[in-house]
Formats: sequence, structure tokens, C-alpha cells
Amino acid sequence: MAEEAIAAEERLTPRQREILKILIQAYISSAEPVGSSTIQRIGQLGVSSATIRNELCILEELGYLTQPYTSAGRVPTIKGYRYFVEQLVGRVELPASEQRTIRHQFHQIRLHLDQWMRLSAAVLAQTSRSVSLVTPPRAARSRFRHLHLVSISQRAAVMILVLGDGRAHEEVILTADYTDQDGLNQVSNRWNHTLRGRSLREVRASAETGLASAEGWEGELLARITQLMEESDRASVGEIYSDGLANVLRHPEFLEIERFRRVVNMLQHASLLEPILLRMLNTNGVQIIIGGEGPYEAIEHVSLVLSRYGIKHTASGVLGIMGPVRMPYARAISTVGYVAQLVGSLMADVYGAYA
Amino acid sequence: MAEEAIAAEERLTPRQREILKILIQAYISSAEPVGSSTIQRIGQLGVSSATIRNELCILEELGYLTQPYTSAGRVPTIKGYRYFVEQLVGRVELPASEQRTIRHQFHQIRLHLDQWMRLSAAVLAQTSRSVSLVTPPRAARSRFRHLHLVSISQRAAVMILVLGDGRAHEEVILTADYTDQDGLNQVSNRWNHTLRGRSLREVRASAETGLASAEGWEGELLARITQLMEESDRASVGEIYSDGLANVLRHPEFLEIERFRRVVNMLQHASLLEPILLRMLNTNGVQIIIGGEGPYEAIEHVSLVLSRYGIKHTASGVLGIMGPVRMPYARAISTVGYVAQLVGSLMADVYGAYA
DNA sequence: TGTTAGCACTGTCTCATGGAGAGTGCCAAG
DNA sequence: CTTGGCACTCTCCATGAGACAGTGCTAACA
Repeated sequence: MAEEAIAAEERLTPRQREILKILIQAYISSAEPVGSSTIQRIGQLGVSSATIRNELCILEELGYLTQPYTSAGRVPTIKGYRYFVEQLVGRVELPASEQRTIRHQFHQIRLHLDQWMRLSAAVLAQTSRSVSLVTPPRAARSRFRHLHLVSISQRAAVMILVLGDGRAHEEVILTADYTDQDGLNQVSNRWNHTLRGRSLREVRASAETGLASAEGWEGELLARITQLMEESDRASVGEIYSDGLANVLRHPEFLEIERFRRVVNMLQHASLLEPILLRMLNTNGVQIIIGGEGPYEAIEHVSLVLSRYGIKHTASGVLGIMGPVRMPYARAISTVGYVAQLVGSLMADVYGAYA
Repeated sequence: MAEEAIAAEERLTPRQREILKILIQAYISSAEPVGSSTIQRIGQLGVSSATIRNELCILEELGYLTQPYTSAGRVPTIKGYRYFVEQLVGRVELPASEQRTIRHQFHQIRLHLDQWMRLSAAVLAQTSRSVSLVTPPRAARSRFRHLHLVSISQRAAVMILVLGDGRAHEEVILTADYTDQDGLNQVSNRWNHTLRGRSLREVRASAETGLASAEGWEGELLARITQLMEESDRASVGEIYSDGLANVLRHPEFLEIERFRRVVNMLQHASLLEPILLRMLNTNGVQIIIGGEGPYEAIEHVSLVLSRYGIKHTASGVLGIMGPVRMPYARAISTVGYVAQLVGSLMADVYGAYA
């Protein structure tokens, strides 16, 4: 609806667009309301401040700007930011030197998904100077790949379950007393043979048929496997990796402690961000959510710049950054876009033609 | 040294001890300097405020108290807190009802180390209303237990390495082209046979002898295994689990944003806390570090209540909480002690007579 | 010798006050 | 449509006075 309104009744003149752009850029870098004389000074428009004042008045009436109080400068509204992001910000590439630095860091580390995510989070946080978030890549539908059992005592074993997306789930399980590694191998061989490549539904079916013959602890093992696959299939993005929380404190908007606490809570309790992140899994390119627009009221005062990454339908996650609404969007978009693309190609390299 | 000084020259009279205790308790709960009349009111000492003032004066001279400014009430110094913790706080048990709640939560979850740590962190944070930290249990010296390779594409596999402490390390490695699961099994069987139960040194030796015959990628695999074992042996506590960061913001001492930022940094960059946590691994019982005493200047304004947990020498970690120096120590000590003991006994249950 | 009442003193905190300053909206002229 | 001019409005900051809390000291008392 918002877009329609902009398109239909509110065509801005080139000068208005220019003024809006300069104002928002100035506000993003200064964090202080911008007045007509500032705009006149930094934007070489060749008109007087009075003219600019008139234009500002119009932009305010149209809802792109507000004044914090009667005689301060102007500040962008969410609608203003959205217009800025969609129409005024040119898509810039991340400077080649920064691209090189980032690539270099990625090539130095091990081929470990965990480490990739950690590094992505670190790189995003550092480059954008805000909090980053990264969710692990997940398959749309999990498949059984491999089960392995390692004895750790007479009645306990480590169960390692590798699912289709290449992630291993590790957990201690209790076995029958005096089960040795040979016994464990027999069990895992049997199920690996039966279940390889199967989906949750098929695994569940096989488990039910096969279980009549299975020992007690083996039944629990099977139950646990289906449960893990269920959890993996359930709409959930899993754990959120994050870095750079301290960066948030740089921004004056988070001096108000309550807002900061909200950010901390969002990062620690994934549930708040989950609906947003899940929606991202079906998108392409960098998506921007500004200050709790639309259905996202919960994240008032916060903007998100996010992108899906990975191999579509096979192993996709979400990465991006979170910052104040007054965020340097151009830079944020190019950073997030670059990291997403880089990690995606690394994954494709390793996972190859992997189904 | 500090203890000696206290013992030798500074015997406090019973009344002074009582006054100090009341003052610190009052300060802990109110966060505001405590004056002589407050002490008279809440502690039934049967003396006038003037007498209390005299005693306060002495306690200040001895270094247990200070005044924020000339005519405010008194506030404990670090020395005061230390005396309080060591001599005045009786060791109380956690209320039975809270013990029950905590036990209940632990019995509801899976036998997964990761989950235990997460739950410990959550319980500690919630019960103590401050930030919690938990490090994974580690063996003093790592031993090779089991290697497993799962093919995920023609040239990549998931390597799963289980070490002596039962932790699995998972990582993607590149293999020779067209290596299938059978090929991987051959490799892992060979090394499992040779290396089971071996220490880092022995593994390194075997790797060198065996490598002449090994293919290129197998060499890298071996190198990676020794590297992982080295990392595990190196003085390091691993990743720190934490919860309840937002709780810190409840305390007025962290309204000063810089202090809060320090806390965030400590939690995200384990290196700052590592020396402290490592030292904890050789202790028994709950240890208390108050406001960067002694060698811990870096953690000024913060107190730690920590305890080792797990099975000594086999799999020990550290858990505890971090909060303002003005911390309800009695409660903190009993909470940390209880959780450490509980997790320890759960681990003993599962790992059993496990070497 | 230890305790107490009384009192002057010292610092913080809060609130009101009054410019200074920034930026606006509007008007009338170009 | 643009511009200079100007009254107006609101915040911000420094200042100062008064309330308040709690002290240290002194002198009297048991």
C-alpha cells in the first residue's frame, strides 16, 4: 500500500528528491536534526534556505519528515527512510580493498560450517560497525544421511547423526548395560543400511516396522532420530550466531537503556526474530526492514539488513546486520550482499553437486 | 597478604563486625550509601547513631569502607566485601523449592552436553538475576577415541573426531576426487585401529610413521587431527556459554555505558576471562573474585562467583555468574554451588566409570 | 573509658530562572 | 516561484538558591 501511495499521488520533484536525499544522508552521519541552512550549505542547490524551507514543509506534509519539536531541524520518518532506500540510494559495491580483506579472512580458515558462520558474523559486525546475525544453513526437508555410535562407557554412547544438509547432531544416549563398540556398530550398520537418504516420513515408517525386533534402548534411539529430524524440519532457523553487540552502544539512539535491552533480548531469544528470518529464506537479494514497519512492530527503533545465503532449497541460512533506523544503508547493503554471496560460493565449492 | 593483615593487626570487635555486616547487606539491597541512622534503625544494636558513627569512622580508617563524598553515607570497599564474604556471610543452602525447580528442569532435557550447558547458563542467569557463564568440560589431556568420515560429495566429507572427554569435533574436509563412502571407511578403520586411546604425542608419532603410505588428503586429515588435539590440549577453556546479559542492565552500576560494554566484550572475547577460568579448573568449591582484586585488574567493577564442575581430571568445566561488585553473595554462592554439584552428578551418572 | 546529644559544616540533588541559539513559518517584495 | 526579513518557539546550558542527608567534633554524662 505504501508503495502505491508513493507512486500515485506523491511524485516528488527532482529538487525534493535531492533535498530529501541530502537531509537523510546528513542525518545518518550526524544523528542530529538537519535544518534548511545545513542543506543549503552542503548540497549545492543554488537556491536560498527559504526555498528549501518551503520544500521541507511539503516533504513534511507528505510524511517523509518530522520535526522533533517546533523549531528544530527535520528528521526522516520511516516512510522517508523507505523512500531513501528504495529510490535514492544507488546500489554501490563494497570497495575492492575491503572485498579483498574479507575474502582473505575466509580463505584462511578451516572448512567448518561453524567457523564460517562465526567468521561471517565477525566480518559483518566489524565492517558495518553494528550487530550481526547469522543463522545456520538448513535443508528445506531433512534426509537421513548417516548414523554413528561411539561407546563412551558401559551404558552410554555418543550418537552422531548426520543429516542431508551436512550438519552433524551429537548427543549422549544411554544404551543397554555392557553394550560394547561392536554391538553399537551392528546397530548403526543396520539402520544406516535401511535409512540412508530417507525423509522424515520414511524414517518414521521404517522405524515402526523395524522396531518389533529392536531392543529397548534401540527403540529410544530411533525415537530420538525421528525427533531430531522433526526439529530440523520444523519451521525454525536454529541458533543465531551474533557478533559486535558492543557496537550498538556506539549509537546515541541506544543510550536509552530500554532499547538496548530489547536488542539483547532479540539476540538471545531467537523466537522474536524467527518469523522475520524464516520469511527471508524465500527471498533473493538483500532485504531491508526499517524500524518495525508493517507486521514487525516488535522491533521498533531497529532496522535489519538481511540476505539469504547458501544453496537454495538445499542449505540456506540468513545473515545480516541489525542497527538503529538511522543506519548507513548503502554501506550496509553492499556489505551484507557481498558476504552472503561469498559464503554461498564457498559452500557451493565444498558441497559441490551434493544433493 | 590481605588475609594476614586482617588476621594480625585488625581484629574487629563483635560490634564492628555486626555494623559492617548490616551496612553491606543494606548497601547490597539498596545500592545507596548507608548512613549511621539507617544502621541504627534496621540493626537492633541498642546504641545511638553517634556511637555507630564512631565505629564507622574506625572501619573507614581500617579500609573496609569509604564515602563517595564528604557527607554521604558509607559504601564498602573491596576489602570490605572480601571480609564480608569470608567472615560474615554464613554459607546458606539454596531453598529446597528452588533446588527442586532446578532439578526438575535438568531432568526434563536430553542427555546432551550442549543442552546441559545451555540449561545451566539459563538457570544460573534466572536464579541469580545476573549474567551467567559456563565453559564446556574438558579433559586435562586429550586422547583419540574415534574417527568417522561421512561422504557428502565426491570431493568432500564430514570428519567427526571424538576425543577422550566425549566431545565430538565436526568439520568438512576435502578428499581426493571420487572418494566414496567405502574408501572413507577404509581410511577411518585403519586409523581408528592404530590410534584408539592414544595421546597427542603418540598420535603425532604414529601419523609420521604411517604417512609415507598415505594419500595426499589423508595426510591433511592426520594433520588436522593432531591440530584439533593440540587445540584441545592447549590452555584454553573453549567457547563460553552465557545467558542473561540483559539482567546486567538492571543494576544501576551498569548505567554507565562503558562498564556495560566491558562486560559484553568479556563475554564475546573469551581471552579476557580465560586466565581466570583456567585457574578455576584446579580449585574446589565456589570461588569468589571481587572487583578485579589482585591480578585481575581488567575486570574492575565486576565480581565473579565461579565453581569448577564435572569429573576431576577427566572432564572439568567452569560455571558461575558475573555481576556488579555489589552482589548478593550469599545467594550467588549457594546457586552456583548447587548447579555445579548437580551438573557434576549428572555427568558422573552418564559417563559412569568412563576413563 | 565508652556513650550520647547537640550542632555547625559540607557536599549532592532538585528545581526554577533566564539568556543564547538554532530553526521555523509567514509575509511582502522581487 | 523565489527570496530576504523578522517575529516566534522551543531546547539547551549555566547559574543559583534551598532542601536534605549525613558527617565530624565537642562537651556532657554514666
